[in-house]
Amino acid sequence: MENYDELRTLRHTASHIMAQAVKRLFPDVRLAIGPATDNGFYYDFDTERTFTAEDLEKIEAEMKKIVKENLPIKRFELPRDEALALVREMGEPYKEELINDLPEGEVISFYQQGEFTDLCAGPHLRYTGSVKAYKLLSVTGAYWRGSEKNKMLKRIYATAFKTKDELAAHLEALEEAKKRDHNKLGRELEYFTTVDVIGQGLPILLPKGARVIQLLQRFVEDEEERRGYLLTKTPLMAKRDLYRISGHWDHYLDGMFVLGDPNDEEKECFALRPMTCPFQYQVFLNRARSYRDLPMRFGETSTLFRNEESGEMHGLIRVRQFTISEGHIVCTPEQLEDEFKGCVELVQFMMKSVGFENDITFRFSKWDPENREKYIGTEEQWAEAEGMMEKILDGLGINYSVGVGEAAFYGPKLDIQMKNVFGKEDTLVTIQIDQMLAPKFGMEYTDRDGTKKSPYILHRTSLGCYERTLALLIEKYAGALPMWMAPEQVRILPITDRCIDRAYEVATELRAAGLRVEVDSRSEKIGYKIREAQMQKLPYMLMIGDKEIAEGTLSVRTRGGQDLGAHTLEQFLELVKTEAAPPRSGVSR
RNA sequence: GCUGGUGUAGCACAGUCGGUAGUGCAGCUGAUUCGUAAUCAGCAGGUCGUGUGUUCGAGUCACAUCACCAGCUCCA
Repeated sequence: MENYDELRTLRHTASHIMAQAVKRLFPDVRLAIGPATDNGFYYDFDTERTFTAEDLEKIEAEMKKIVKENLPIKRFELPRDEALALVREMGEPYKEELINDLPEGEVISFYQQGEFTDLCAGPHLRYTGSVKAYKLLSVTGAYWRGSEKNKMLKRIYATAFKTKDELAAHLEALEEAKKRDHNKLGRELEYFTTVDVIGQGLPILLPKGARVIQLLQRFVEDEEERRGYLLTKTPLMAKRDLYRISGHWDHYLDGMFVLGDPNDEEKECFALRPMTCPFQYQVFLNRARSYRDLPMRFGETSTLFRNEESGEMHGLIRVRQFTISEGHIVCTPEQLEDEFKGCVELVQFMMKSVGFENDITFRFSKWDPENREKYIGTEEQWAEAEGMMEKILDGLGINYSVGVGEAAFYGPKLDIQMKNVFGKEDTLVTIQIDQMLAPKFGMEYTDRDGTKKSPYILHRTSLGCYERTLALLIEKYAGALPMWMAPEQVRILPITDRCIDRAYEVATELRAAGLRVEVDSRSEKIGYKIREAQMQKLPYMLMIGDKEIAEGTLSVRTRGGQDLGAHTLEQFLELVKTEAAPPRSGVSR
């Protein structure tokens, strides 16, 4: 941890050096903030100027000078009024705002290096000469204080390390990460593509991508079936009336694709569904329910539509139409804890099955009491739902962070987060407790004592949205997906054209055994065919030449380049039997 | 939506000062029948993202628009 703090101090100091360089070169910029981040640092500037690549070079050169000057970095504190006077004199309105927002009694400190002074809590290194390895990376926009209502500032991202070697290694790792980027690799390997005429956030799943998603879907649906889930298939759109009941019309209208004029009450108006909840509730509402029916676990491979803002879309990670392993569990208050645990257990099994178990983190997403218009329900209801979730999470011994203001509008969430190859985090899976929507829809059950009661609802996914999961799988495995979900598991490579007939025979037999097999029948050299198969990250290559035909064998090679030698067809099937089959938890209920 | 960047053949790229579009790989055809990362020869492939404008003339300049990328904001 000490190392971590040292690195942050170094980077924070580097950010001051960068700000000083910017001030020297462009005196009219005003300073906002410049913190260290997990991988580097940035500084936000207010200026009309657009920083160009050449500007970045100039700034870096100026930073070099400041480092060479080896200026001592001095800390001093000022009382509030003097601090305000100082930043006003410096002409730094953002700093003024920061000081005004500091709580009463807080120490107001500044750091000075040469002619440059910055409001800052510190800590910092003692001399600018200590910052030896840094690199400016990019210029982007960022709202002042992270609010889109505020002015957009210019942010320069950079990074710094203790040594030049570490910096070089980091930059190298960034380049490597780019090679795994699903948005590049997924297109190269033909998992998906996009097309201008279809539109933003609407990727085309090519045959390989479609196959992987189908395999994942089957895997999830089969596992859920064994765990007592009831399959539903509900419409992709509904009249606005449905969303009025659920609250989506009031809280989520901007996120929906509306068919018709939402303001014309005389004419019918539909919307594509952004969530499955209100549809699946209708299954529960199909007839009167008793406590004997509960819990009811509904599952659906559900396609959803969300009208994301134009800048939000990203490859397969953020799209406007996606398909999710959606489900709702309707249960009694007494069953809630067990059902919640069952959801967590299912998710943990799913994560382990696809190999994500060490890559995920848990986030307990709570509401923000300061932002009431975003949520429905009363303070008491939120306290109750969040209290229950907290108790369950602590009971399970789950390590989680807390996200204030990250809840759904109807209830708190347990979000399972995963970072992409560039370290950007997204929610993969979510489990939510909801006590608000059942009464809105008139959902109730008759209890033992004959009274009508309002059930609890768990909203949950197993594997999350398939597009996003596919993206993270491609990145995690650099395109070399595990055998059981590989769109093409085996490629047969005939060594000469004489062997093509046999190759097709073998392919037919392997397909009959359930494997996904293709034959490379081109008249190319074997090395060439192997190279192609390896670039496509296929799990297995089977070579068939005159020798193999004579012996009745296949020469097996793995995608790692390992030569496993001659196998009979039966031996090969035995070899891959386990890894070719989707995992099963063995849980049933 | 906002800030910035990018858009030339399926992919990676070149295209000078505005003068009418090229290379490599992939593809196709033919030859080769090959044993573990690239056989040889030939052919074809482009409204230069789209539109409008400036110009005798636009891949190149201007404006608009669409898509993609990075980041912000927002979310699975």
